[in-house]
Amino acid sequence: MRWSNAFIPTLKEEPQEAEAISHKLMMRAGLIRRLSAGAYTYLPFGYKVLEKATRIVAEEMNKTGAQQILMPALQPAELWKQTGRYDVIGEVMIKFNDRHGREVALGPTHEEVVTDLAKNEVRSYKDLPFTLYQIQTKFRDEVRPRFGIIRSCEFIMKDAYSFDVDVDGMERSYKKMYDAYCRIFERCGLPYVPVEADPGLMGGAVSHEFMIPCEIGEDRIVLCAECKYAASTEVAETVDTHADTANDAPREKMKEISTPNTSTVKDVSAFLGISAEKLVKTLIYFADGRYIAILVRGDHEVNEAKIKKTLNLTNLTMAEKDAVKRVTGGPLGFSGPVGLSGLPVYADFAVKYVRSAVCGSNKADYHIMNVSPGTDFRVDRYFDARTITADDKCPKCGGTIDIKNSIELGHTFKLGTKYTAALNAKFLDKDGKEKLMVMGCYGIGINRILASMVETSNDAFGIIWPVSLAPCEVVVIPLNKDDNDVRTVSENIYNTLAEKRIDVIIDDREKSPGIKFKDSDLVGFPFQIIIGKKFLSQGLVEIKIRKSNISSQVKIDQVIDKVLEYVRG
RNA sequence: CGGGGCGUAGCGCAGUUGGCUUAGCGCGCCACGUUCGGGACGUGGAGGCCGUCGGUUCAAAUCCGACCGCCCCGACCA
Repeated sequence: MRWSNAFIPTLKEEPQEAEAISHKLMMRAGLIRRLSAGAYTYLPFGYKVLEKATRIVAEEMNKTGAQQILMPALQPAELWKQTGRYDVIGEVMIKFNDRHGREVALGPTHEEVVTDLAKNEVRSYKDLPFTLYQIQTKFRDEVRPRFGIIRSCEFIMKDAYSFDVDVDGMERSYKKMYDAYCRIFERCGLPYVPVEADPGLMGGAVSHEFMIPCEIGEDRIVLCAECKYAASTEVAETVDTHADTANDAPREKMKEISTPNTSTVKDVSAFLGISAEKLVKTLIYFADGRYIAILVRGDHEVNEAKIKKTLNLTNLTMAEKDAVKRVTGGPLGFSGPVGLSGLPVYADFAVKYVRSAVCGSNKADYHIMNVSPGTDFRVDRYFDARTITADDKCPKCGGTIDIKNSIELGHTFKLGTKYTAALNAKFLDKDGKEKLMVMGCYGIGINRILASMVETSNDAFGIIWPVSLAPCEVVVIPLNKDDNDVRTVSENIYNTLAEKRIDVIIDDREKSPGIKFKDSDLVGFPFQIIIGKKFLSQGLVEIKIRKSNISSQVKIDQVIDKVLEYVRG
């Protein structure tokens, strides 16, 4: 590849539209351009990296025995109604009517379509197990597209689906995929962490997310330094610690106090001059058709995923302002458990141990002091209802934990029979009985592989690609094209490398050396070969490893071996 | 959808307070020449419906209104 004929629009300055490091660098290095919010064009080098990532993913999928297919992005909305996800997924799915008035959707994911396929084709246990995968553009009308291609409305996903005769088989298929995921991210050179996660609307009991810890990550994960426990904060359990706090402190009488215009924990604790953990906050939720109250300590965050799981709920949303007024008698922001009746009151474990706390009074501008659970208000059930914090201990070993932002690169789910039941996808088993196929599903956001790589592997000069993903493995930089020797040596090196199937680019542009150096560092080729008069007169060329930024001179006849050693070794 | 910021040449920005010019600067781009180991230099050029629409005014990039677009925080989310 010759730089002079290539379309690599690098930018000297940071684009105004980008904030995240990966977004800035991918723009500057000429990998992507924005069309509109959440929709990006992959320029030649962006696309090349995408292809390399895609190839790694496909190779590892094939190794597991999974077979590649391609399903339509265009799907009948009807299928989604059959599984009940039509309403759950809501606005995220792009829907419209075709010319015949039929309701169609652009696939945000493909469980419905693939299960429908399996249902139609699988008759016998002899047809099972199998795993299908595809690499395809998915469409999701995101509430807020963000950070360039980290969260875009259109993205390339590898999605795989396993079909087995029973749960044991599904576990085996799941394990194969899990291992393949580890190999994929290792080959990409990404610092990934598999964590236990919440399956969300995909369904199933257990899932694992493959995370890349980094500042801009939109998800939070818990890591235990001592026992290797790793989980999403969505699911990480908090331990029901026995009260080591002063629960025998002298109790004062419950009393109402005026707290004007203080509807948040922050306001109340500031106003009363007490810490947030001495507060109990009461949230009213609308849960599968009825209202419930959830209590957590003021310094804790409610974890809706856990509540849904524990109470076995499908829908859980915060109650509307009017509903809060109706249910508690007081305005939003002043709800409290004292005297609350007519709805179940659930509380997080930590609430059990608070004494002489402050809570809402169900009256505008008043709170109640010195309340304690059991004596001053009723709790129907205690369970783990909050999100873990850095102050918590590891739920497995009691060790110290760390909470990190992370990008979700992949997610594997044990779906079970959620979709096969909904679509009645059965097979005839050995024993002559009809049974539901047992599924797993496995996704990787391919473009997030690029974004995560750039986000975690860069320096002040630009991107640092690993050989496995680099847009070109080697760049040959002739510093002075008009010099005959420089030109000849450069062309020879370039041609030899190309013959040896090294992915090489020669920067044959009529540009000054400074520009060439800057561009090569910015785009991030792992290996640079610099040919200039200075060393050529001594029979030397310079090589530079981008990762370490270490340069050295080598004899011309050794440079090919050095490249092969680095790239292939 | 709530809060904040932004929109002037391909890119990055100034100018808007207080209505005054032919609308500026740097980079990039084109031509010629000199250069050639870390974003070179000289000379000469090209490039704008100041996001859109409407209003106020003798006069609007600048004031007023509406809308559109983008980014960030939040809500939400596989």
